[in-house]
Amino acid sequence: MLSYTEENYLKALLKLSFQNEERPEAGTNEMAAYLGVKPATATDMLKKLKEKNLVTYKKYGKILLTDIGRKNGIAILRKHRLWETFLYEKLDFSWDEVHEVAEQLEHIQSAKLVDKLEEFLNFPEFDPHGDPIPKANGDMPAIAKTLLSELNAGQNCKVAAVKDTSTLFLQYLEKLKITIGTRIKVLEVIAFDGSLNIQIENEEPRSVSMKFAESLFINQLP
Amino acid sequence: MLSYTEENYLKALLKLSFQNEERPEAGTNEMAAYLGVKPATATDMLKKLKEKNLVTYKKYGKILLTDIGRKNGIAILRKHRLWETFLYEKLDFSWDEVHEVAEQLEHIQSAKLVDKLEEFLNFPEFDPHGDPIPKANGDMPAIAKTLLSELNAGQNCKVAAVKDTSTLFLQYLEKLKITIGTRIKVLEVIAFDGSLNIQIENEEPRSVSMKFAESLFINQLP
DNA sequence: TAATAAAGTTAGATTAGTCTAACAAATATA
DNA sequence: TATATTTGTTAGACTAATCTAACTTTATTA
Ligand SMILES: [Mn+2]
Ligand SMILES: [Mn+2]
Ligand SMILES: [Mn+2]
Ligand SMILES: [Mn+2]
Repeated sequence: MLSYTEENYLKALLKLSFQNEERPEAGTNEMAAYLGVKPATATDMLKKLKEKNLVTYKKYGKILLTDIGRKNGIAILRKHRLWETFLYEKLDFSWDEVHEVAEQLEHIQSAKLVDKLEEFLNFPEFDPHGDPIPKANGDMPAIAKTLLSELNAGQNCKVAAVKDTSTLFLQYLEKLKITIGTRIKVLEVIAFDGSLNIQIENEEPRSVSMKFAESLFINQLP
Repeated sequence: MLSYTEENYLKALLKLSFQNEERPEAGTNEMAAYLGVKPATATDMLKKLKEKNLVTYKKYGKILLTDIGRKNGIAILRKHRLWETFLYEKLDFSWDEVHEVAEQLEHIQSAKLVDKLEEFLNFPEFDPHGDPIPKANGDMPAIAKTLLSELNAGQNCKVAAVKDTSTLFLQYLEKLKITIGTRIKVLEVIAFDGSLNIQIENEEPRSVSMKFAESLFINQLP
């Protein structure tokens, strides 16, 4: 049985491993920063996780999830994203409110609960932020990797997921009437500062910053 | 902010106070037994709860919730029973499975979540065991207090709530096709051992023990 | 009422998770 | 390569929640 805290460390390591998939290891400081604890604390926990065979790591070396560690991390992520979907779909939470509560709900221990919840939600593939929801067996749809900022003038796309999940960004998206699935056409790329002129669905054209365009994952349309 | 553990103590004290309403105080050992900890542990926690103005108590004296303590205890109980209802109504849990998971869910911190959940469930008055669900303001429907064992031959009633919520009893009730709201007619009271002959809805008459009859709260019918 | 039993408290220890401050190793840089 | 910087570890302390064992107070009963 894993503690609440151990679960958070495993999920953090998993998320960090997604951040650059070619080198899925993490460092102690990186991990500590991600979790909002001091490096000394992370080192201690690492020893415990290693003892339990959830990570491989040696002193001053990089941290890597074992298969068991990864499996557990994915289970937490699955719960997190299913709960976010529940809050969003069934309880009318907005997409900037779901994360905080799901951080708590993801630790509820009950295999039956997770699977029944998934069924109740009709086996959703993606959470409200467009992130893929792992299946009970650990399978997970591929993650969209193309950013809006990578498109050229004239190209069309659909919003796949948000890279930045901060409240500020999510609320800005709402204001712009952008949500997962929204169609966007790139009208012009401004070389000077990387900003874009875009058309959101059939709205009036408007300009967005490079920072904005680098925070949205999209799927290209023909 | 209350810790997970403090919340459990407050809910325990509240439940104990329901157990005899004329004298709503509890003792240290009673409380420890209820929570499955040692008396020494309960004493320590009591000091902390007193420090936080959640209980009144002095050394070797009885424990009583303050208004704040009571308010907090009721909030936990509200969450517990709403979650039980959710699990039962929406996720097809059986009534002997809901309690364990609700014990965890009741500690999720989010005012919005509780209220939205209540709305989603259509403002239920009672949980799957027939226990009243406190409203957001702390109001609570009256608790049924009459036991099946208090009826005489010829009287009719409806099952209001279960007094015993053990898996063994709940599963036995299922087998007998008894649930909250089921109509029962007392056909005969056996003076020898307090057992009853009863008719459940329109089923064949059958006999139940005194222990059984003392575990069901009912509302009398004319 | 005096002895016994029950109820409740205290002291001291343990475990999980965290911190600060000092130190050590690895990496980058001049 | 020598030094400086970054990264990571250790030692020692703290808090919350728990325990056991010994002790004290209150209640029961002979
Ligand atoms: Mn989230
Ligand atoms: Mn999400
Ligand atoms: Mn319950
Ligand atoms: Mn209940």
